[in-house]
Amino acid sequence: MDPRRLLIFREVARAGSISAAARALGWTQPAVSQHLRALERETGCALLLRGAGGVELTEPGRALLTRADAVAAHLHMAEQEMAALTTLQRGTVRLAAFPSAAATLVPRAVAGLRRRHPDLDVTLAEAEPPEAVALLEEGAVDLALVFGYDDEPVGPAGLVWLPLGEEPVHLVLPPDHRLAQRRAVAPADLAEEPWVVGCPRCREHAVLVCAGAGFEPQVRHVSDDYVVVQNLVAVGLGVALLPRSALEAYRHPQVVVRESAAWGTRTFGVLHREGAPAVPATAAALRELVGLASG
Amino acid sequence: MDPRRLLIFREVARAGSISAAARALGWTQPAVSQHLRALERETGCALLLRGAGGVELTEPGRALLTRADAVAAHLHMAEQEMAALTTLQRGTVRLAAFPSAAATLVPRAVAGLRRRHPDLDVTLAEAEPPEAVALLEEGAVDLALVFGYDDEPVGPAGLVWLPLGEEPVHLVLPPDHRLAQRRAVAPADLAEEPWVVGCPRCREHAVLVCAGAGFEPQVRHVSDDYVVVQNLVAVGLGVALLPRSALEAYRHPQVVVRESAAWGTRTFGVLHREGAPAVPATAAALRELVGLASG
DNA sequence: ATCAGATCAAAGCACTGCTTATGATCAGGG
DNA sequence: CCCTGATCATAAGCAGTGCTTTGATCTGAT
Repeated sequence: MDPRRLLIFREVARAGSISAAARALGWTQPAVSQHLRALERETGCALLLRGAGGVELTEPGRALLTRADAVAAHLHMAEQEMAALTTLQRGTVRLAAFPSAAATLVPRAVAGLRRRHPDLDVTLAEAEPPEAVALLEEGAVDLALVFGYDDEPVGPAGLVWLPLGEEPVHLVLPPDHRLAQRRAVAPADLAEEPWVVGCPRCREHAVLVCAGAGFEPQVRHVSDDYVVVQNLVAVGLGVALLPRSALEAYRHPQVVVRESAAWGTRTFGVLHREGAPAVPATAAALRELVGLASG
Repeated sequence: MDPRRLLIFREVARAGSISAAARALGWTQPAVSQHLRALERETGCALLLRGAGGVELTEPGRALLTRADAVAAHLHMAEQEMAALTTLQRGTVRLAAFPSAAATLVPRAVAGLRRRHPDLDVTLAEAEPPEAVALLEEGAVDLALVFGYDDEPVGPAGLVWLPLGEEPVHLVLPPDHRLAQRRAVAPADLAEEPWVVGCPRCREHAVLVCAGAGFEPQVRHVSDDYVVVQNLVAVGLGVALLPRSALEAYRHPQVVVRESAAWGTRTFGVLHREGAPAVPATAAALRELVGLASG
């Protein structure tokens, strides 16, 4: 049964005559008449009795009108919902972000988003880049904030990479460390030090930096929690490399931070599935993140 | 929002890919693709993310799918109901009938109808022809069993008259009446008798018959209930004319009935609104009545 | 009696909408 | 590593749906 004909029939029932319904629909009378004829042919019974002065529903017609009303109601609700979603009066954005972004960039972005669009919901999953990509691929999140050290972390096919910025990596030393007094510290100075490293990609970066200075770091402790890392360093258990955002999110009062281009930089940005920004809520979140990173 | 597109979208969501939906619908892939594009243009947001290996719903898509399912469900129920109504597994026929038909023809017709179509409902309103026509015109009944004495009781425009038969009118005399012994009784013999008459049209008929014999009847009692009429006659309060069906429905054990062409005949049949037999249940009832009257 | 309203019917044309053809991208297998 | 087969989109063309136009009938009201 053609649902459009059902709605035309509903309009006829509402208007009380075929002509009136045609006027309401902006059509001519025969157009509506033909649709009704087709509907009656489909259903196999008369839906309305035609007479001068209008039209009157039969029993099947009354039964069908009930259904037509239900269909029209759901259609109307669908339109309302779609309108709410496109005007950002409703919707959910699901984010995944690596820990230091989850502590710095994301809260600011969420705050801005809620200010502009109070009815949007945001959910956040903290995840290191590989897991974030996995969440993205399985459709568990809409946007994934990820980072990469040297090459950009472009994921598998179907994912779009949008760089947001670059941040320096800093050296973190214990407060009473022998190098803490030195004005400049080079990678080669740390060949004999015990190391505290983070997630696999961060560890890989540390190894690469050390390899550039001709040695392999002695990894003593592993933690992807930058608070844990700084506490380990603070009590003298090793040295560490941490990106600026991690130190921005939490700065242990006693550790010594040394800045140098030698420690490299880290690129961070958003990953999303192709076409995802066509969802208004996702696009709004994306705009918010881009605005924060650039502005 | 075009409801057909909604259903196409639903099929795509169900099938998991545009191509699969196109196969299910018996169309080509671009046809479905174009509909989806149009739907997304209408709603203003992406409903699904296209990827190799199929398609995945976005948040608006999931919301819309819920509505699409509801629309499809109501559409399906509508089809089921229409099928039930056309196959007479459901439906109601509302009858109006004059008293003696309500006591004879209609019960037989209803019995036959219920035997053939046990799920049909029948309602009956007893009404003399003028009220029956009124019920028909105001849409309170589907079929009206009416009678007429001389001219056929064709009602106002828009009503169709279907004659079912003709029945003789008989003279009803008290058991101890002076004429009860006579072999032949003519209208002129009753010039001095008191009369018991029925409904306005029946009374009019009696008056016409008497006028043909040159006198005006002395109407003493009026009742459109043929049981009452016969009881009045039985105790000698007057003579009466009753149609055969009234005497068939109830025959007072003591009254004397005399048959003669002089008492005239009565035509009875069904009136219905134009197009009413296009409703299956109405048509079935009509067939039943015609079958009973002719067979 | 005429007019205004309703209806149906037939014929014509325009536009929607499906098909065909093509190209791009991605996953899996030899 | 390339090839095959799957997905998608886009563009162009044609056909058929479906709307309009026109004309006629009928009812009810002025």
